[in-house]
Amino acid sequence: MLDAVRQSLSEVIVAALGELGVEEPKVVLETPPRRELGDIAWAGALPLAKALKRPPRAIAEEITARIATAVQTAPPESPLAMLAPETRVEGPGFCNFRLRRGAFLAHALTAPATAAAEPGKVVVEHTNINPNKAAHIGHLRNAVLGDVLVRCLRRLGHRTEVQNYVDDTGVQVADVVVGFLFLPEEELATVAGRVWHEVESGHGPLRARVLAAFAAREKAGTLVSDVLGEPDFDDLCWDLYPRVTHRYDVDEVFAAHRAEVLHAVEAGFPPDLTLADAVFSLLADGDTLDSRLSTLDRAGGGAIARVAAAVAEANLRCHLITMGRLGVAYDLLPHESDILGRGFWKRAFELLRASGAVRLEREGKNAGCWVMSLADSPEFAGMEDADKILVRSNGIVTYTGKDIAYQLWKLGLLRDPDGTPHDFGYRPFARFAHDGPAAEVRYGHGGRELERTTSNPAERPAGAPFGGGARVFNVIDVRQSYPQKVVKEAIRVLGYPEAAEASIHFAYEMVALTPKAVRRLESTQGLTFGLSDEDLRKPFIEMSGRRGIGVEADALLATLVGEAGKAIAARAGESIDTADLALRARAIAVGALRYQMARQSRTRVLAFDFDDALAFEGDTGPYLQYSAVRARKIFDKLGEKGLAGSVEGDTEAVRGAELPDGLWDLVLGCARTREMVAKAVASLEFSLVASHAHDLAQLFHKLYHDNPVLHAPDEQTRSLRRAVFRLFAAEIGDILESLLGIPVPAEM
RNA sequence: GCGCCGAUAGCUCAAUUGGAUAGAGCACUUGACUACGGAUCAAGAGGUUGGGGGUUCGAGUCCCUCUCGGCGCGCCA
Repeated sequence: MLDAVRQSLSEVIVAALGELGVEEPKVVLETPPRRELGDIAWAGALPLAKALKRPPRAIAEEITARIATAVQTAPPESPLAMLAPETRVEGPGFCNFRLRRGAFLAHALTAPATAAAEPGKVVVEHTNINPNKAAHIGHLRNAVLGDVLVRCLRRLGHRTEVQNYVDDTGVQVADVVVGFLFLPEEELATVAGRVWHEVESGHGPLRARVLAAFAAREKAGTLVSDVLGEPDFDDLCWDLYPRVTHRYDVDEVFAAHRAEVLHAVEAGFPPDLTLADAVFSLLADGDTLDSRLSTLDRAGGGAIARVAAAVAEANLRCHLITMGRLGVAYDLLPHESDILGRGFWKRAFELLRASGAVRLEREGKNAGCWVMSLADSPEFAGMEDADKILVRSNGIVTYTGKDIAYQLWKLGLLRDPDGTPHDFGYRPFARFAHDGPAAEVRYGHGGRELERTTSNPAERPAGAPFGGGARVFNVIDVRQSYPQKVVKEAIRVLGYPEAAEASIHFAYEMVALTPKAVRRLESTQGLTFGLSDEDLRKPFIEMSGRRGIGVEADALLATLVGEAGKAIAARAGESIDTADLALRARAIAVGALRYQMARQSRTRVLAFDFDDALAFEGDTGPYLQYSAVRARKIFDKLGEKGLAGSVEGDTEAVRGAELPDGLWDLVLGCARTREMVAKAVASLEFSLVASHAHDLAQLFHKLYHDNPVLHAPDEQTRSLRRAVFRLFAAEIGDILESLLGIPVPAEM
């Protein structure tokens, strides 16, 4: 309704300005800084003063007079009828308008939350965690921002598809495979034994025990645990990976395995090869693994690639569970192996060559490479070397090259010569349940299906086609800006300037650790990261998977759940049901975490600190959740006393009433949600939605103390307060659960 | 060197994209539950928006410049 009033009002102002001789007037309506000034403001008279050669106040007076007439003569069904007849000119020439409070509230109580469907699909790619170790808090920022973007887009009526890209054939997965196959087996067994206890009690050589446990658990489906705090495969890799990279630095022979494994991974494996068979072939004949590996590899058995696929899939499933705990769901898992296997790059390369966007360098430092020239683009002006290599001199495509192919597909522009879309095959990856907008996403059962890509286009389950977005958002941290620009430029030079503009890099700053947080990690985990005094004097310290410096997402969530549980128990006093407590603790932990990620501007480095993250009071998720719980409690109590009233009754009671300023502030605030969501999407600043929610909660908490409903002095006052809080309860619940993904617990 | 980002209260962050008196939280001081639940509220104190120029009716916001900090600028992904 607020939007409709503003729309009508701006039309009237446009018409009035036209009569004053202003050509193509642009009217921007604002909200006055203080409520006593009014509800809607127009500051446009000020900049017109010079052009019209009149004092701004005189212009404003004339405009308001015309508006007053329009309001008075507006038919009752017109949005203009929501405006109060008096308008004021204040300050140097601000026009301030007021709404008819009772009528506006009555309308807000009964208006359905409609969102007209917008044309064109939007594709959002986020999360994209390398499937070689557990998710850390930096990935949480990515997933939460991406997820909130998706929720806001859907609220605005956009059909939105969520993709989580899986780099399953890269060096980082290969590094973990190197760890399993070549790390000294005592070290490997120590790491693996912490998670796979059967390794400690088994028989035979240690490496064989570890690999056997891997295969047995993969077959049994026990690599991944959905119990928070129980270590599983991604935790094992979190330990293993830094040991591998460290060993690369000190052991040349060991380091040579990296390229061997990567080659083997790229060669792929036969689809019917089981992990157990792969492991068996790697360990067969009692030979030592190291001497057999190159032989096996040359034979093309695919055993190593099979192990890599198992590593990637198990980590991916861990990541899905981690994000599922926060209520983050996906539609599709595009795999890098399928981008290659399905020949995406081959086709994209043909298109790039045909359009002349790439050329083969004959000489110079890039001799033998296929490069894309960026020299003609102003975006890259001033660069010393404005060429980007897409195909290396050894014939292997770079990551950026693959990304161009993938982006073309996302935009629906990757087509075969006959014009048909060059598409993936698809296969179900997991079933999942998502019971409520902020509920935990649970895998393994449920009514929804998550798909993954395959290399076989004949595999095609029923359902909506993927890709082909009219707009594509890539949620990737700001350090990837340069390759993202290259991808965008490639789309442009291929002859799709509109699609290039519709390719949006949602860049956000990285998550780092405060030195205090790093020291706490070292002391609680008994580790030493070997940071210098100089490092520890910095404002923040970058996380590093290679060095093992980071906070695991699950570990943080587990700590939060534990702290929230303690807080609940302390408040509840006597014993409460443990299942109930777990549910509430989860809601509060997720609320605290998601709000912390959403409330900060995306352009600032998030220096993670445990004390900040574990705060439950003040400007935090739980503060917002408490406001929602409190509001609902009012209606519980009213219900017990038979005073709950009804929407219809309250609507009639408030229609002609005058609301005091405080209550009115809350009503108007609730009405501004859609405006804030639209601004957030336009600027990709979801701190706007977070702070909007905070503003509403704060207003409510203030009003709560002075506006008792149950003990209201009279029936009219009660229905007025009840109506306002009814509106708030619905609004805050919706903002928290549907837009921010923050669950509202039954009790706190 | 070139490019991008940041610098706002002691600390962590906002500021509706150029609007009216720069706001929250934490910490600090004081006060409020026989109450619709105190994860709350009321009050106090805390600011030359990094420095300096400029643009205009108006600048934390735009332009120039300087300082400090961070991140990019791979035949890595």
